[in-house]
Amino acid sequence: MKRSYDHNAIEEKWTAEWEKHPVNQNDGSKPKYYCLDMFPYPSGNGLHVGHWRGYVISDVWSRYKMMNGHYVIHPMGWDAFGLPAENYAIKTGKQPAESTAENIANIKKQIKQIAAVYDWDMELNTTDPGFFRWTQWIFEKLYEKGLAYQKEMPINWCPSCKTGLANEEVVDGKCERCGSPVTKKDLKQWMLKITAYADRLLDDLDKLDWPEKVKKMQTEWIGRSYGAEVDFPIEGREEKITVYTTRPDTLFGATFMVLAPEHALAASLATDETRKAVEDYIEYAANRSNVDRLQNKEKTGVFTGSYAVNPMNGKNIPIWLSDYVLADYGTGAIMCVPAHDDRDFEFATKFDIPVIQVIAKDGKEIENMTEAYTEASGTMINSGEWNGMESAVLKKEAPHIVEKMGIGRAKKNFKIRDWVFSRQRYWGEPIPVIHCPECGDVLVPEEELPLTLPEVEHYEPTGTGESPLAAIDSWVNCKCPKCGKDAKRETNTMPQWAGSSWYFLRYVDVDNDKELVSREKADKYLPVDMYIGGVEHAVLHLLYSRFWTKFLYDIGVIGFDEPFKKLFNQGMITGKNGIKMSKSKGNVVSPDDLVRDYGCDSLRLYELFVGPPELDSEWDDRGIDGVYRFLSRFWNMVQDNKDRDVAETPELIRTRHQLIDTITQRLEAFSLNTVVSGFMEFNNRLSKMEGVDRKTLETYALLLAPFAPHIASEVWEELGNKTSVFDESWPVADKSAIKDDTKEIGVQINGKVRGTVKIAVDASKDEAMAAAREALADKLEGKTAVKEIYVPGKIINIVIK
RNA sequence: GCAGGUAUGUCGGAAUGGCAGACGAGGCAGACUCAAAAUCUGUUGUAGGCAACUACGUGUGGGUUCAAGUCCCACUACCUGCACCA
Repeated sequence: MKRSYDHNAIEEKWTAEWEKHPVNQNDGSKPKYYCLDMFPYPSGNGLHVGHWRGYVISDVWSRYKMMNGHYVIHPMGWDAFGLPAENYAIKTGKQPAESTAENIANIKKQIKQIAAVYDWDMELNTTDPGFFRWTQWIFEKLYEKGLAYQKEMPINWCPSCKTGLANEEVVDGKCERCGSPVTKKDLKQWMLKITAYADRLLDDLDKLDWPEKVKKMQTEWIGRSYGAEVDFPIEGREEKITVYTTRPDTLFGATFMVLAPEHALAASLATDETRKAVEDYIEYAANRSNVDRLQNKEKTGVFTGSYAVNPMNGKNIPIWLSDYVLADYGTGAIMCVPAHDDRDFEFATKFDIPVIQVIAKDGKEIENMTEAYTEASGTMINSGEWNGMESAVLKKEAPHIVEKMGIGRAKKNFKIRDWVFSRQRYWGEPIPVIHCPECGDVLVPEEELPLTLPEVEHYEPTGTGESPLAAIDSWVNCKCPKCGKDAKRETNTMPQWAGSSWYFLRYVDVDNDKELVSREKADKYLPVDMYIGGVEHAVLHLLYSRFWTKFLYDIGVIGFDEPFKKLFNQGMITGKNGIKMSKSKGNVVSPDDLVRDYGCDSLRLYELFVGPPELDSEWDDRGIDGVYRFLSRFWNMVQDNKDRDVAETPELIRTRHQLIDTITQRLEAFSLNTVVSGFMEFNNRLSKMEGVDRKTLETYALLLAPFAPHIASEVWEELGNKTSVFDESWPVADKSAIKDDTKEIGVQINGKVRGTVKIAVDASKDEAMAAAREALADKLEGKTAVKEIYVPGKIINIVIK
């Protein structure tokens, strides 16, 4: 009996079936494959079609791995702490715990529409005390190892979010979340010593199968450089000023020195004549905003009135202050070589400071220098005993030379700073520390974890730099676990990145109340083989997770030190003209109506068909008609052939193996958009044939299963199979059966196609040329061929004069 | 400024150096229908021609090659990231 394609009925049927009999079972014998999505934060806005894309990609890949004999770990959870969740609660006038739970329920319902093979027994939620107990535990371990510490310092402060931010959360001087200009605020902060892992975080990138773009971004963020620290005596004083330089080869060219206005010695270097100007400048710099500093790079500065001594040649050089020198990089002071550094050159020109060239350019000294010569190539000049050396060689040796001379030492520096880890907000993991007037900082005893948030009426941010928790006396006041005397709790909470820095470890042992993950399960099921998500986490989440994974490896919790072997960044789905989908732009496309009207299978296919998965794609609703029509035609083809018992022909066998080969190759190459067009192509080809045999239809259904699981399952069943498609193995193409016997190939004259011939693919050159000459007889009339090229199965080219 | 990415019909996009535009959307024409929708068939890069056909055509300008969207050199535009890190 023929049936028409009723996507709703089919999808309801299989949803119920999979609810009862999940297809992804761990029978203990199969090798594991861990395919992970970046877990969402449960926003109140729900999912749009852009969110679907990554989940569809990871599900296709998971199902493909299942059919290749793997037990696939494919979990889903909720990153529910943090600013967005709290802001949403404030906006709707609810408790964060309440609104978060509602949002999770809502998003879970929407995610289920995707029909991905998530293992819901592994579901986790970062705000669940059973989960964040271990987030707090990791913090305590970090503290015990000296990797969590407190520091009073000016930190990045978002006046709109009313909280401190990590460096990674500041983009162009603005808050990564809300876009407000970030200011500085002096606060005592918890810091995590990510800098202690800088070398490993950088070096281990080589081990990872990640997009080069992301590796590069992390490399630049960590920003390692090699150079030297050199000590410059101060004329007439005991102290020395240490500078960091990557170009110690240019030491003889240092004609002045610049200190950051925040440098400890800055004010004290002023003389009576310069004191007023120096103090004014220090104040000016302190009040200058980040944004202004980033946008307006015109050099400003003031001469302190003091001089340093260049330790190489004993010459006095003036000491200046300028905010182009950063206080928290290197030593906060630099030696300036205007001849060989653009910024120093600009400064020297503006303030009329001498320029001494120490590297010959093209073998000579430049007359009337108009820009710095920044290459480390050329012979040293004006450099005393270093004259005649090659600067490239000297650049490497100079750190050791200054070390021997006792005026400096080799030094490596990083751009990455320690991670500002406290937030002055309510909705986060409380930092499990108690401040005791007697004992100092004491960790909340491990057996008392989790330390949960108090239930409160008001949790809005205070804006004063104090967490709202500070106002809750009943929570703040406690007894010191060490001495039992009155003490106070730490009131800052952890940033939203805390839970996501390790959640992927927890999925495989989600109910463990003894350990964050058992070592046995970690060894068996971790790490993540494939991680799929947006590129927006290139330095934030992905750097923090690598840091925590390395730490947990170091303390023996897990046996690997990189969390994600392979990373795939899917492109963003945008609205018309590449505009990001957002509620305020009014261009959000919800999947709900599309699922109802076209079905889950159609939407899944269209998410892939819309463009190459790694590139951004503009959403166009009309396109989904195309994939729906395709599925209907496939369905009809099955209906037309299923009861006919069509015999296999050589052509059908060949087509079937070509189909397997095409789909598998494109899938392996992650070219998912062309997988879908491949299915369409073969559907068109098969429908033009006299009939399609059962084996070919079955093969088609198996190949389609990871992409459109419902219709594939239904067809598989209709063809008389009792098993699940996902218990079948992925078809293997017989390469020898793929080849066509004859093929139509193009015939060119002088590289331009002038006709075609149909010849055997293994035809000899003579046969091929004979056929070509015959086909193009009229055009070759009276011409002499000077060269004949024949590439079997591809092309014939006849070159004539 | 530095680094990376992208550029192909009306649109989304295909093309291991080998017939550019697969596949789809949209358009046009036709079939079915009282009619419309749906469906099916044909057609659809540009210019010229009744036609067979011819010329041109993958951001721009050069080059390598029998043959270039693809390789090399030099540019342009847009996007992303970083940006006074000494």
